[in-house]
Amino acid sequence: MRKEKKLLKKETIMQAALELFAINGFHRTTIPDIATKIGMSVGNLYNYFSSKDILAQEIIKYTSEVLGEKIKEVNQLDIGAKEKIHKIVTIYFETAKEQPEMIEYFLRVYLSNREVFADGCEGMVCVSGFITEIMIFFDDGVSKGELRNQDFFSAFGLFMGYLGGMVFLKGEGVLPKDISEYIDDIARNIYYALKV
Amino acid sequence: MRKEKKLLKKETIMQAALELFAINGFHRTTIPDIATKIGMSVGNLYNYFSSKDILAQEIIKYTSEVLGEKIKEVNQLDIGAKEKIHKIVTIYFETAKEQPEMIEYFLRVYLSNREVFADGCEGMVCVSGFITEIMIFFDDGVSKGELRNQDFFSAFGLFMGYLGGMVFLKGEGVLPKDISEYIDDIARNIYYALKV
Amino acid sequence: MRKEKKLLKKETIMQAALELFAINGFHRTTIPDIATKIGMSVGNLYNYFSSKDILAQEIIKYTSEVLGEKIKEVNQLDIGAKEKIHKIVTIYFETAKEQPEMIEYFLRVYLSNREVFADGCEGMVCVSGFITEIMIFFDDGVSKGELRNQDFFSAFGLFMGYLGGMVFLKGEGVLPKDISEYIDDIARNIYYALKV
Amino acid sequence: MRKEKKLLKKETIMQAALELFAINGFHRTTIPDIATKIGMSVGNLYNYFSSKDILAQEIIKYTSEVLGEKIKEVNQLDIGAKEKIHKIVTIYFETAKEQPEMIEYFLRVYLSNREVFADGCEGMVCVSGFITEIMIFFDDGVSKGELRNQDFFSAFGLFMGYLGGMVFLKGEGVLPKDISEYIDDIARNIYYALKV
DNA sequence: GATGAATGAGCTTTCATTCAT
DNA sequence: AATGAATGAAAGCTCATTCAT
Repeated sequence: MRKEKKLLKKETIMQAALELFAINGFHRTTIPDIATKIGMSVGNLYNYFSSKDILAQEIIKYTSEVLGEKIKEVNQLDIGAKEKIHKIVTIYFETAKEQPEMIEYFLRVYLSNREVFADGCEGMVCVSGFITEIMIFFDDGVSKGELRNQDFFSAFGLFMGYLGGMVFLKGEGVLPKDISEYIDDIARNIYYALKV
Repeated sequence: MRKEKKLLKKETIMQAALELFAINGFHRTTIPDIATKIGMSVGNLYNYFSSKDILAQEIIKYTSEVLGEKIKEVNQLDIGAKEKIHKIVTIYFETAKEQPEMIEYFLRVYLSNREVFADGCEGMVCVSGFITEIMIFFDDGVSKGELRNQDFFSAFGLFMGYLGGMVFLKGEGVLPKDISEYIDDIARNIYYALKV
Repeated sequence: MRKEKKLLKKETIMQAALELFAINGFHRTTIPDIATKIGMSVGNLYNYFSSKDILAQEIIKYTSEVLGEKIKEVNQLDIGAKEKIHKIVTIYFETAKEQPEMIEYFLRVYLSNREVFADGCEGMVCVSGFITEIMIFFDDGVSKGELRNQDFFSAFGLFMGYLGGMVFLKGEGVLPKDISEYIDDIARNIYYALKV
Repeated sequence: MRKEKKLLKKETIMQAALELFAINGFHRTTIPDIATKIGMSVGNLYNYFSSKDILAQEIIKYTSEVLGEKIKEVNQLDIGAKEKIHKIVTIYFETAKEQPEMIEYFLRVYLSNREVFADGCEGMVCVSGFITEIMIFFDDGVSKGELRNQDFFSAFGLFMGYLGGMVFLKGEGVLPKDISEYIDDIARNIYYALKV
């Protein structure tokens, strides 16, 4: 009971911080900003997260798991690689539309402030939730003869970079069309890039 | 004469700032850090760049032009789209190896600190040097019937995101092989994604 | 019965606080630190001591009495001043060895944080347990014609300062020999300083 | 010229900090307190001392040298150990009267906040200016056959502890007479303690 | 052009104390 | 008696920028 309550509060804090970090950047967001947003005192926030860096790290883990969970559902479907790619792209862009903070957080905070993640998120342990599912998707496609067998990171970089890049362009306001209208093209491009 | 001297000094400052920003991040690099690195006084640095933000903006413009220049040379060659892609990927990764600050700057500074570039680099004007050349490459390929005709940003996001993503993975130290060994695979993937 | 239990708990708290204050200093020791050390809640601790300052004051009183008690035993012996001095010095250094927190507390907490003891320990009321016994020893020696008759504080400063100083030097790690090897010299010095 | 000015300012800061630390204690004195006292900005103070701890350390070095210098003059006189002791005690108490911060600083800051001096003042390097002169006085007296040959620290602890203890008692307001009236007694006591 | 001392708002973090449960 | 989440003032320190020289 107690534990649940504490966990709930941690999530409240993470959600608030996630949004502020995503919108204003990590360094421009202050702890008081976060505390104020959820009507909590600064001191109390430190009862839940021992530092700003730790907070950022726990957010990326959490976010990565949420995103991974969604992709997991796709992996479990009995459909071809082509359809899977389409679904993953759709999920990604839908998330970027409905919870833009989440995707923005990857770009603006995790990707950019490596010092913050240096101690505690070495390698890519804090985003393993997301990576693992992409890896499963890829290995699956390869073993079924649908995708060309190549170094995983060549494929992963394509996914992560391409989708991230599109969201970045959206954020910059340079995309002439709504991001959802790019889904078909992008899914197609990725499929053709990876298929045997 | 005077002007040239002034320009030279500006470049010295930009190069020093570029390296520091790329390695330590924008917010962790101080103006005194930059001044010290080149044996110049803080006050004098302000005679060349009126603010830290302006400095960051001029660097991205400069960098984007240097990179664009290199791609321009590829565009002027009389070779097919497939070869061009291979050359562009090679250029990108070579730059990432020889002048990693340059590529890192895109990822760690430009991509991440939008507030800094909000006033002065709206849209993507500060990276037009680079974008323009990618655009020329793409339009050329399309008009020659080598590349499929699609929204430019679908193609641009692929290029920029994919290559940027790979350099990021390199920076994280998770790539099992040297980045240059990925060139063939990646060039192939991009070509298959874009070709008709 | 109730009272005894309460007293016992107060002593537990005081002992824990004494050690922490002595080792880490008054300002570097937090109330949560003390509470944690004895598995008690912060709030409950305040049921026993109404403030951190009050706690520090009660500790010095307690410690002073324990030390005074030991000296009292010496005072009750039927031996000369010279022997008594030797015994007191021995007691002091033995305590410094076996319960270093106790002596350290005098030096690091009581002597140093006067603001803490300003309200409640004016003059030297909180250390009267110790002072009184030194005073008895001194008056006794004078009245028996063994010690020179001089202002008590000249003698007390010698005792307290000299012994405290030696423990400080021990704490600094600058003493070439074990502190117990200094007993003879120091007892001798004090005796010669005070005798008629 | 520049250097002199900078040195002068450093001394101004140290003097102000010395007084505040001595009166209010190290932890109760804030950097803004010090800055305000001399009409300087907080930020600028950090141009002279990189941290509060460093400031405290430089003060103790400085103070120790000033005090050592005074004792040096006594050491150079052609007088007996008895007179020298009297002069040293006099100097100490005069300093305690005219510049009480200086002596108080030893007691309240240096002696008490070991953490502050842990890195940079190991052993007693930061007070060597003072110790060295006491050592010279002692060795001199021994070699001239005036003082008993014993471990230096037995003698040094007597000096430092006794004098420090008296100043502490003065500070506590428990001394019935003015501190200067204790000089003869104390000098006598020390002499008898140390003589052959 | 060049210097670097000076400014001061702003940051992250700490901690004695309270109080609803 | 006991808990520990909550408070919020305050601390040490940083750094972009200015300006007298």
